[in-house]
Amino acid sequence: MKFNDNRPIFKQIADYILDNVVSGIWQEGERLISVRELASEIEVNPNTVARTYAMLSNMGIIYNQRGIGYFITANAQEKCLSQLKQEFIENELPELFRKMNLLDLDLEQIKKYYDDQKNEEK
Amino acid sequence: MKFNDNRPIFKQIADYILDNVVSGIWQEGERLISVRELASEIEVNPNTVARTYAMLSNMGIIYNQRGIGYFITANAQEKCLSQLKQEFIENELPELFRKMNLLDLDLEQIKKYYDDQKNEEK
Amino acid sequence: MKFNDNRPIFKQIADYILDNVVSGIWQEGERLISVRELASEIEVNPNTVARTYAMLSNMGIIYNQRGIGYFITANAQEKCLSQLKQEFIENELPELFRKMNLLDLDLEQIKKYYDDQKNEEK
Amino acid sequence: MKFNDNRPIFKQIADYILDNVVSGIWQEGERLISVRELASEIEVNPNTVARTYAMLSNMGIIYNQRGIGYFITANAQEKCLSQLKQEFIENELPELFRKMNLLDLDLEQIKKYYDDQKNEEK
DNA sequence: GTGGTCTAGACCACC
DNA sequence: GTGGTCTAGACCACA
Repeated sequence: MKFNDNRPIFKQIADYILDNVVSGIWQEGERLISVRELASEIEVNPNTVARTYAMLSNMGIIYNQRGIGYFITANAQEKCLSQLKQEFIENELPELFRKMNLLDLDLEQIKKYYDDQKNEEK
Repeated sequence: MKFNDNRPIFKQIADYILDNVVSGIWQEGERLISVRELASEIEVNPNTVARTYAMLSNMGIIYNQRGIGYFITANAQEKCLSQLKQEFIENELPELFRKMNLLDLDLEQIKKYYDDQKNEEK
Repeated sequence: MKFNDNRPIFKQIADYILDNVVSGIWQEGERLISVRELASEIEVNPNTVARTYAMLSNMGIIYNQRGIGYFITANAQEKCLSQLKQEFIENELPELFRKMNLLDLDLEQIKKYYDDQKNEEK
Repeated sequence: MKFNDNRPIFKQIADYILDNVVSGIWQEGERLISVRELASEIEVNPNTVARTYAMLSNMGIIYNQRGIGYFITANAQEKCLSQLKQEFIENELPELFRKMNLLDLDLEQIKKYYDDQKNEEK
């Protein structure tokens, strides 16, 4: 796991977890690896991981069983998806459209780039 | 001008200026209003405006004539446009597609939101 | 038995036992089921149950006969009741009143919620 | 400010702030003293205060103006009140009733204690 | 000056 | 073993 960009590490960790939940790789009821383990694995301070877990717990994506660890909540996938979707639509799309407008790009061109990328993936 | 979102204020000011340059509203050679004037107008710390001007100056969009003020450089519009476009395509589009994929959104849906927003603006 | 809330599990178990003692369901001299049995029954670590028993033992509510098991002490009911009552009046009531005051609630409203709950239980 | 009980310090600080907001002593728009100031005043690590502020910000009771400080949000009082009330009714009242039932106390007796306390305050 | 993030290391309650 | 809290001290971006 690399921390390239300038976003906070604890959020990047959260995104990694959310990705796995949304894509269904991690199922509800599964136990996350412990704070300390993950911390040493990705070479980060345990406090940072703890912060990530606390945040996700707050969001209702994971929950804590005392003395045992964190687990993925029931319906985490849907909760996650709808939450991220809403956030995407409210925050990122307007910015995207503003920029497209400014740069005189339209959806046709975007689509072209999109298809190009899809083909590359194949 | 409101500074609601969590982006740095100086960047929001820069975006406002860039918008005007890219869209051709402000032409090359035009003088920008002074740091202090703009600062008091939008109720912001002058340091913040100064930072914006410094950044744009660094980008080659505006230049400073000591004791007189800031002016829009020659070819500012094209410079600006090509710079922003390249950055947009290289950095933002891949991230956009990744997220669309994750959230199971396609361009049709994006287009719908786009049109909705356009209608709201009318 | 569910351990949803954030109170320590061993205290929740203790509450369950205290309830039975105070209400007279469990009489003095009766034997409690063994640590291991209870643990496997409520799906909890045996250490946790052991801790509960140790605490109750400390409180003088139950006592241990080595090799045989835990038993409810003589006068457990009264001891328990007076102890809990005193603690309740001294520690919890003032806090309750402070909070009612702050939240602008009076006993009438409390009573309403109380009755509502009673009805739900029926 | 004293930190008597065993609840986390950052929550006790939050309660202190919430009390002031709910009771209307602190009005919307008012600026909270800075993290560092409050920390040194109550002799606590700045991180702890920061955590409190972050939590309240998350709850929508206060908000942050970049580089300036934290301010009380509009409608903080109502938001606060309804939030605390709901929490009180859902979490604390059932526990209260359970205990009253167990200890064979009724609202009449509670009322007596309540009135006693009220008289003492006079 | 403001808050935000991160590290290192400690201590605690709980299971 | 688990996570939760706190301290001390550092560095950063921002106004």
